[in-house]
Parts: sequence; C-alpha cells; structure tokens
Amino acid sequence: MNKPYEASPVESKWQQRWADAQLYHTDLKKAKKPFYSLVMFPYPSGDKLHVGHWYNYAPADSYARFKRLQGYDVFSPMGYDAFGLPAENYAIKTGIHPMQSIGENTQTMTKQLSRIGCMYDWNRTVNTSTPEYYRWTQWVFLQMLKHGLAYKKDGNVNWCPKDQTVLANEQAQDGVCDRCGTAVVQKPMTQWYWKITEYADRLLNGLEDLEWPEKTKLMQRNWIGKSEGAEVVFPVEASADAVTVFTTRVDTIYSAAFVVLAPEHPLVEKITTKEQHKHVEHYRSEARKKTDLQRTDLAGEKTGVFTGAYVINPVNEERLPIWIGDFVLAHYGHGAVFGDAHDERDFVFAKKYDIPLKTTIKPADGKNEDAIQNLEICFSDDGILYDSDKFSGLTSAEARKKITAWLESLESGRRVVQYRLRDWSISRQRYWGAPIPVVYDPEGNPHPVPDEHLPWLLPTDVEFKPTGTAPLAQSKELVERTEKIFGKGWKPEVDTMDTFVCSSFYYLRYLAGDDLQHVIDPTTEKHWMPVSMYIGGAEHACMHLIYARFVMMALHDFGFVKHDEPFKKLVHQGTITNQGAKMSKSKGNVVSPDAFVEHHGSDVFRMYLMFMGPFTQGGDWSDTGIKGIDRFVQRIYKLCTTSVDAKAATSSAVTTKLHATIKKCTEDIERLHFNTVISALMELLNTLEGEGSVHPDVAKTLVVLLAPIAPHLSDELWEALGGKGFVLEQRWPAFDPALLVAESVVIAVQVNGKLRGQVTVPAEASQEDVYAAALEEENVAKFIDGNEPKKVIYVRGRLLNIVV
RNA sequence: GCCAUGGUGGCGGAAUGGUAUACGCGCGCGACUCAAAAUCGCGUUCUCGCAAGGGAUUGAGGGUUCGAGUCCCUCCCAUGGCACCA
Repeated sequence: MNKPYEASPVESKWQQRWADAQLYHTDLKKAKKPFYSLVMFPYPSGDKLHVGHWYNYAPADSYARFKRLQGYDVFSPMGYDAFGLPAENYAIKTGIHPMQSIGENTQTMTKQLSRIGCMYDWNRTVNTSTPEYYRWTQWVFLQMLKHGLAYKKDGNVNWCPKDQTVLANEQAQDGVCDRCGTAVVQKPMTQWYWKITEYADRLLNGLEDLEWPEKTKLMQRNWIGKSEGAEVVFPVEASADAVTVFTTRVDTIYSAAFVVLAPEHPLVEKITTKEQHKHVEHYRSEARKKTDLQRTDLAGEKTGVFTGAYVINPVNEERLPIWIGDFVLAHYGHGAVFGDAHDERDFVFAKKYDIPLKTTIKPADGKNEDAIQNLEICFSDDGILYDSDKFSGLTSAEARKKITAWLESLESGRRVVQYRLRDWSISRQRYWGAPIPVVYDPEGNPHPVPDEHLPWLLPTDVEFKPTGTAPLAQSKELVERTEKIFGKGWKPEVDTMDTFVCSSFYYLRYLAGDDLQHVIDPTTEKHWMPVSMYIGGAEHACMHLIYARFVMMALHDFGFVKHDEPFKKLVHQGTITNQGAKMSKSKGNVVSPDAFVEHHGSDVFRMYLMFMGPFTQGGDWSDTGIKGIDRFVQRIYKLCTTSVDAKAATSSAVTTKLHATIKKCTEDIERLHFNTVISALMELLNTLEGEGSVHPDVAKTLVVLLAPIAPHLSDELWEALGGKGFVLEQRWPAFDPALLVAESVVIAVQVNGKLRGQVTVPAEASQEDVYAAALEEENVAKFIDGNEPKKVIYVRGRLLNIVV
C-alpha cells in the first residue's frame, strides 16, 4: 500500500534544507552567466499575503528556477518599499510609530513569503525606510541638485485634501488622488521638482529597444506626449505685448478667427478692457473654484468670455478678438491657442459665441466641399490650402513647413516640439518618507546637506496628525541638529520625498548589498544590469516605470552607471479578481491563500494559480479545480515512488512523448505560459501511467521538468529517485528533434476539405503511399465516389486532402 | 470619441493556415465497499441515428484559400488605457 504525499512536512523540510545549504545565495562576483530576475517589491502591509501576491511571485519564481536550471547564475532578491502613507495613517489612528509597525510587518511578511518557497537571496535585501537605504535616496537627490536636475519652484500643485499632501501628476490622474480617490485640488505651494522633462526625448526613444509589452510602451509614449508644431507670436493691438501660441496646424493660420488664453494667463489682467473687466474677473474666480476634474470634464460645454482686446494675425494683419476660456490649459504650450474653422472644438466655440469664421482648407477629394465652405460641418483633416496668399494650393503638410519657415524669417514664429510630460514634483508634506537633505541659511537660500552628514536622519519627535504643514516642522531635534551643524538661524527643509524616489533605484541597491561607498559598485553594475526579467503590475506604467528609467539615465549621465535603461525585459502579471471586482480590503473580497496552502501545500496552490490561464491574463478567482492539481501531485508521487524500475523498457511512444514534452515545457516557460506547461506534464504522466513501469532516467527527466513549478515536490522526488544534491543543481533537459517524430503517424484524410477518415502510416511514408492507403478507407472511397481527383494536397505527417 | 486587447463546450481554458474543443474541473455510468469518501475504468460540444455514419458549430455577416478559431473587410459585445494637449 503506498502512502499519499503529505505536502506540509515535506515542504518545511525542504525549505529548511535550502536555507541550510544557502542554495539561493548568488555570488555576484563569481557569476559567469548573470541573470537578474526581479519582481516589483511589495509594501509591507500588516495584512497577510493574499492570492494576488502568490499569483505574482510564484510564477516569477518558477521562471527564475527555469533560468537557473538552464545554467544561468540567477539573482532573485526581495525587499520592501516601506515608506509611504499606509504606515503613517496607521500611526495616526493607533499612535504606533511607523518604524515599529513596519518592523513587525516586514518580519511577518518575510515569514509568509518563505512559505511560497521562492528562491530569494535574503543575503541581499532592501528596506527603503532604513537609514542605510535612505541615505542613498538622499544621495540621489543631492546628485540631482548638483547636476541642475532638482529645483524649487512656486506654483500650483495637486493637493489631496484628505491625505493632506502634494501629489505628482502621475499620482493625480483623472483628478483624483491615486491613494484615496478624493478629488484633487490645486494649491499654490513651493515644491522641489526634478527635471524629468529634460529627458523626455530619451525616455521616448529608449522605448524602442526595450522588450516591453507594446501596450506599456504606448502608454509611456502617450504620457510623454511629444508633438511637433510651431510657435506663433500674435502682437496685441496698440500694445507692446504679444500672445504666443503653440499649434500643430500652422497651415490653418489664414483661417484664424480668435485667440483664447487660459484664465491663469499672465497677460489677462493687462489687456482686459474696462468694459469687460467685471465679466473676466467673475469668470476667472469661477474657474479657480473648479477642480481639475470638473475643468477637464469633456461633457461640459466649452465656455469663455471676451477680454475686449485684439491681436493682429502676423500673416495677414487681421484683427482677432482675445477670449479667455478654461478649456485652455495654462501649463501646456504657452497657455494660449488660436481658434479657427478647422478644429472641431474651436468650431463649436465660435458658433456658441457668434464669432465669425472662414475656411481656408478644402478636402483633397472634394467631398462635402460646399457644406464645409458654408460652415455647416467642420473639416479638421489635412487638405489643400486656398485663400492663403502664396501658400494657396499647397497641401497641409507642405504648408506647415513653408509657413513655419516664413514666420521664422519674419521673427514671428518658429518650429517647436512640445511635450505633455511635466517635471516630477517630489516634495511631500508627510512624515513617513526620506527627508529632503537640504537646509536654509538665515536669508532663506537652500543649501545641500553635505554627503558626510548622510543619512540625514528622519526625526522621531513629531506628531503624525496632518495639519497641512509638514510634520517634520514640529521636530525640535531637527532644528537643533541643523543649527548645531550649520549655525544659528539655519533651518531644515521639512518636506520628505515621494516614495517613488525610493523605488526609482532600488534594483541597484540589491546588487550593492551593504556597500556604503558607492550607490553601486561599477563593476557589479556593468556585469549585472540591466535587469534581465522584471515582473510587476501594469498600473505602474506611467509612474514607477518612467521614474526608474529617468533616474537610471541621470545616474548614467552623472557617471555612476554604465547602462541607461534599468529593465531590459518587462512583463505584467494579470489581475486576479473576485466576482469580477479587483480584490481590496475596503470591498471585503480579498481571498486568503492560507487555508488552501495548509490543506494542499504551496506547490499545489502555486500550480493551481498557474493552471488558471496565461500568466499575463489573470482571471476571476474560483477554487473549483484545485482538486485536479492535487490529484496530479498524488499521481506523480505514486508513479515516482512505486512504478520506477531500472529494468523497465522505454517504448518509442514514451520517448517521443518525453521529447515532445521537453520541447513544449522549454518553449512555454520561456513565454510564461505555465498553464500549458502543466497540461503538457499531465499528458506525459497519463502516458507513463499507461506503461506499467518507468525507467529511472525517464522519471528523473520528468522531475527536472517539474522543478520550476513545484520546487518542494520535485526535490522530494529527486531524493526518492536517488538523485544527488538538489534538483535545482541539475541541468534542464534538451530535446532531440529526431525523436519528436513517432515511428508511425495518424494522417487525417479529407475529401474536399471535410474529414472523412484516418489512416495510420509509417512516419516516412510518401504522398503516394498515404494516398493509396486512404483509398482503402471505405468512407473515403464512398465520398470520392469514383471521381478522378483534381488535386491532392499532402501535409507531411498530418493530413491528406483529396479534391474531386 | 480615439487606441489596444479579447469573444471557442456547463466552467477554467488549448490549438506554427492543416483532424477545433488538448489538459483540467464538473457531470453521468461502472468497479472496489455493508455503505460512503478516496481511488480506478469508461463516457461527456450540439444534433439526427440502434449502429455505421451524417449534419451543424470558435460573437454576427461577407471575402481570400484545396483547407480559416487563426489572414482580409463590415458590424456587435466585453475589458483595459488615453481623452479639452491646441
């Protein structure tokens, strides 16, 4: 009687043996074939790991194990992105210091992570909230400052009234706070910014060579939002002032009918006439009250008011009224546009306010020409110019070039490139983050904290309750420290850094270990970067994944790293939902893996998640079917412990299946299709079970194929089969293409493309042989019905189609 | 509105232009058992037929091809992203 496989004791036994043998410790210096396998590090929350964590980490680990079996020196680290709001909010609620709760959370989380059985090298880990780590966050800031990429600016910032902090544009998409969903308001404030815009072109061009999902690249391209066009200067009538506008359609300039400024535009106050002053002021104060969300609500009608002033169109001296409208964005281009009949939005705006329009572009195909000229419909595509002086008759594309050149010669315009990307605001008025290492002299000028004072410690004598000013402002210790080092009257910066700064270079600090001399030792960086495989959520497409690229490029330019892209290959795992909704604590639909892991073991649970479907697809959670994986594990255990016999013969059918399985597993793990890897192994098991007994070599190969997806079980079986060492120290099997073809094959026989029978022939049979065999088939003969075939198509080893 | 991805049994899903529905779940029948669970065997897209076999079928409709889930066109639906960017 055979014993069933008992996962729990076996799994803890192997986890202990792996740890004792330091099996997952990678010697970075000695590695000959480095493979840097990285998953986005988690926030150490107090909640237990949920199904989503397992769905993310287990397949990533299986891929890393596969690479190790293929002979790579795999480095697979894990750590914690520990600064941030949740710990601080928890502290506000309970009074427990974030340092304490984070410390406890990382401990329990590490324990839970080890239950998955991942090959993490815990000799090198990071916790972004420790002084040893954030001294480097501060160092990066100082480097940015030194190289002119960090600056302080007054301006409107995205402000979350609930979290009482500033948000980066990337964190305030759709006008709501990405943490709590509260509507973001604009608030004037002095903030530190990093000049990510200086890297816009490189961030855009660098995408081309990255093995990233096209979708993600597209999202970054849209976020950077490069657009080429022209700047045109419109002098204000009877004034020395001028309005500069940006346009991508300078070919339409002869049809310009009006100009619209953003309500915040600095010229508004100066140019507004007495008669219009009241209306304009009223409109501006209303605009200020609106949130960004309201202002960008597409359903909302475009509104505006006339300022009473006019500009002169430099190309034809026409007088155009100046309006203000809140659909014009102050921060894009010059916060001003010209309006004309060839833009849908302008067209509607002009009709609403009875501004006279004229057309100067006609469609090349002449379609709807009358309706367009009569201003019944708006033509906004490229076409042919008319009524445009010497440019009449040109196509839009030609006209754009020539008009721009002409404007340049008149000094009334020039070719420019605009980006939608804005500089990264990194200041946060929160406690639980890396302090910005800056101090102010008595005159209020900022000075960097010199490197020798790093880490510039986060003070502990503060209240966590948000008041709208930074919590660090209350720290007596920080003020005393500043005065002691820099002198009387010097004051510390009291803002902390956005946590995305911490995570923008952590992949270097894993490699650096406890190196306190360099952010990363150049030899190690050269050898190990960029990350070979980076796995994480798609929600970071325009945040972490763009910041990390920017910081890597900057560090490259400062001379600290050789590479300028951090992540060569990127994959996003799919999302696991519950009843169609994303799992979240607030919805109360989070599924805990604990009960399943306890009952079936980690291997079964890992495989079950992988068996659900392709890794990048995700899916809706359901536990029906976990039994199927459990049966698979029991059967494979039974086969390897009771049916292995050194005297067993290996049939050619088994050999063919084995090599086909090796091929399938190799290819499908590479493309992260673990679901089909598992079904291929099930098919192989079905074949082997039909054999009675199995040769140890075959069983061992099966176990190695199983190793990436079921690490504990495969080591247990490897040992049971008398294998030496750990299964992970074996080599991934190679398949022999010659053995993929069975001795005899089943050929499908079609008549006129419809399946009418099957014949079994030797693999090397010729078309004639197969055709002859097919005619013997009663059903095939019936459908040919004595007709002479017009055509016979033979696909070797697969199919014969007889056309009559 | 624009862009992207997808739509296959009762369910999760599989399929280099070449036997659609692999693998698994579930379900049905049988074996073992006093019985049940577990396990094992057989069956399981729909439909007509006792059977042999026929017909239909990959969101809908067209097209290319000896042959289309796969390629092309039109449309419908779902999900994700972007969305006053001049």
